Amino acid sequence: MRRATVYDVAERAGVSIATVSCTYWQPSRVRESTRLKVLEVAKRLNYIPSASARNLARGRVGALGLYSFDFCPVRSLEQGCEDGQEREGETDICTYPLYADEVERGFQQACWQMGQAVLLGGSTGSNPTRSVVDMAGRVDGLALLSWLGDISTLQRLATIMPVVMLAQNPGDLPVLYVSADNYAGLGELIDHLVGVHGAKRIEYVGSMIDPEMRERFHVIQERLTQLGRPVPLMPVDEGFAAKQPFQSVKAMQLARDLPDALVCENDQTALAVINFLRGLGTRVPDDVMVTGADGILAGQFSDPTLTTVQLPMQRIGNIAAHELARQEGKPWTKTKSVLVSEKLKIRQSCGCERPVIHVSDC
Amino acid sequence: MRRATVYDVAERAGVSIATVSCTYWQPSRVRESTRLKVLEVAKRLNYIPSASARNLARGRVGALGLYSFDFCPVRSLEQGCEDGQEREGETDICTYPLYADEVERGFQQACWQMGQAVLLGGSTGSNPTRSVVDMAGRVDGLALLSWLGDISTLQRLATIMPVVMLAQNPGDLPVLYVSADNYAGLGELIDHLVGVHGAKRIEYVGSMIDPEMRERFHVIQERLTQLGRPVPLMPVDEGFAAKQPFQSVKAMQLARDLPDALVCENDQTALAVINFLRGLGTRVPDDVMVTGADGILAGQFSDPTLTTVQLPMQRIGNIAAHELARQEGKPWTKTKSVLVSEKLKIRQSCGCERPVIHVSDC
DNA sequence: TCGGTGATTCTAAGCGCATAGATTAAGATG
DNA sequence: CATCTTAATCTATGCGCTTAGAATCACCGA
Repeated sequence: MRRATVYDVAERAGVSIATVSCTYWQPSRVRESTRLKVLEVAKRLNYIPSASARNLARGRVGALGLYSFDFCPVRSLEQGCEDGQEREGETDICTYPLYADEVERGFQQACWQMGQAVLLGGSTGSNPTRSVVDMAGRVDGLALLSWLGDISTLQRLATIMPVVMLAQNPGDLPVLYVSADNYAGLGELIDHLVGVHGAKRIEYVGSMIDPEMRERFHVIQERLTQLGRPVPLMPVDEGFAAKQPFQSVKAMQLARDLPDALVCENDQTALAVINFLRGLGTRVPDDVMVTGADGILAGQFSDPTLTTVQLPMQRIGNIAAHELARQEGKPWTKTKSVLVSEKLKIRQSCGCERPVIHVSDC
Repeated sequence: MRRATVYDVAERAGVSIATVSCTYWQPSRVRESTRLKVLEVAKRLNYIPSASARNLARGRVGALGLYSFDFCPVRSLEQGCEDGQEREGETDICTYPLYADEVERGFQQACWQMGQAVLLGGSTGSNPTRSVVDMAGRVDGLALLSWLGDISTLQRLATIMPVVMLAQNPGDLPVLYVSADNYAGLGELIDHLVGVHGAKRIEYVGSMIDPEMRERFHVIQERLTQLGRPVPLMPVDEGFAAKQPFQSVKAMQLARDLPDALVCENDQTALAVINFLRGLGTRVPDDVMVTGADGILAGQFSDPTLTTVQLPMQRIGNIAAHELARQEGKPWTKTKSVLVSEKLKIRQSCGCERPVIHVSDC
């Protein structure tokens, strides 16, 4: 049994398809009695308008897309459950929720509020270009969370529809850049470590591949320069994703030459470093301070709790959606940016007191 | 400047639109040289195929939808941030992530894996029927997490496309019901309370409005009957969402007549009860055992940690997506169901020992 | 050179809907 | 009753793409 279309409804209601269409989109143009008649028939025939047809005719889709790196397989593999099967032990708060999930939340919320549909996409591992292009065909605007594909694809997309890059510097692509103001947040963090805890030597742990991470490092260098403290020339180690992580940290630990503080590229790395050091018999913050960046949930519940710079990820997602909707399908013609401010979260891993947490305060 | 279409590409490449289309979908039918030519022109013109047009022509959309109740406004309001603005204090683990987020995760993962687009929707507050119908027009199949609208709408949808209801009993609608096996999980929980902790009197806290919650209560009654223990005839109180929650619990506490255990409809209620009792000077599990159901993340980090029955929500979302995809747009003709097994999580709130948790074990 | 045979390409017909503009109906006015 | 005005409805076209089947091409052996 075929799905009912406007034609079916029109025929049964004794009107033309134009009238049926108007019944939905310009009700004021059709007489009350016919309107009711049409609606009655539509309901009786289980008529559901085809969005594809509508969008095609209108030239607008009414949906926004969020493309984010596919963390799921990583998470799943780590936990030995390829097919989304349940984990054996407890949920690992270190891999979920992450900042990407917060962004998604804000994006989704904004879209719903504006009556836009939300399309979620991500690299299926094989071909990011293919999947992002497919997605682009389905939406009026696209937000990208961690684009690891080539720039030329973005260039193409940004030419024909509004694209926003989240927490990832777009260079000079004609897109909207929504991110956190690394300068203020990390600056505050360094001030805290130096001013309150008297840190003399501060080292950085993190990769220099990601431009965003690179920027973080540079901000730290800059601030330390301003404060007249020793400035690290390079990160001492890569992040938690390295094959053999933290070998330099280990060497320093063995040589009893740890710095006063290890500032990490993000929270996951910070938590991994803390754990790594614990394995070597070094305690945080007693022997060395460790800080992160992002503000993932795990940092509130780790031991020690994690001093970090919190990125307003939900807000970032929210802004992205609103700005995309405002463009109504029209691409930006030059680079624009919106920076939101970060917030310093002072917790235990820098040596400050444990804040009181009421988990049961629902 | 208009967006490029097949016509533009065809013209510039000196072929017909059919050849352009075949280049993408039946590459074997077009000669290598023309294929390359077409692709080159397409790239040069920034050609992105319109999904609307493709879907219309094909009669299939290539997207699956997940409709879930919109928790966001609730969460936001609770935290005083209407527009997704950042919270002042720490993230409240009791409102995020919840089971809905886990479902979403599993659903999304499965869709990406299958190359299906994911459409996320939810009640925008005003009109659930309108929003779910709009969504239905955009997808080949629909999963519903907490449908609070009317049944007749579902009836309509289920007639023309595959619909799955998640953790919500569909009655006799021709849909797929994917949920957890309350019998086994809650049964185990009761066995534990009675067998290990020697509980004599057990009361239930939760609403009877939601059929799923009602079922939970009945399962408990049944098990207690089997064990020959006193069977509660009614819940003593509604859940955490009530206006004046836990008044009966309060009365029992004042009368020094608390039961041995309070089994709650879900984790959020359990955590709220624990907190409520703490305010009255009653300690859990010393004075009374309290248990939950769902297995939200907060239960792992509360004090005491929460004994609960964990629903494999990610798995449920995953299954839903796979089953929907298998239908290829064809609705189910009668009620079907897939039940996955729950897992008892024994933690502190029933009096058992604290399990060791390694938050930093990333 | 000619018929035959795949390989390649094209023609043509929709898919279901929105909407501009034409047409008709229904009142209103003189 | 003729004319004008407004309300209601319809006709006709196109949105960008897929695909069945027709047409054409390239190349074979006889």
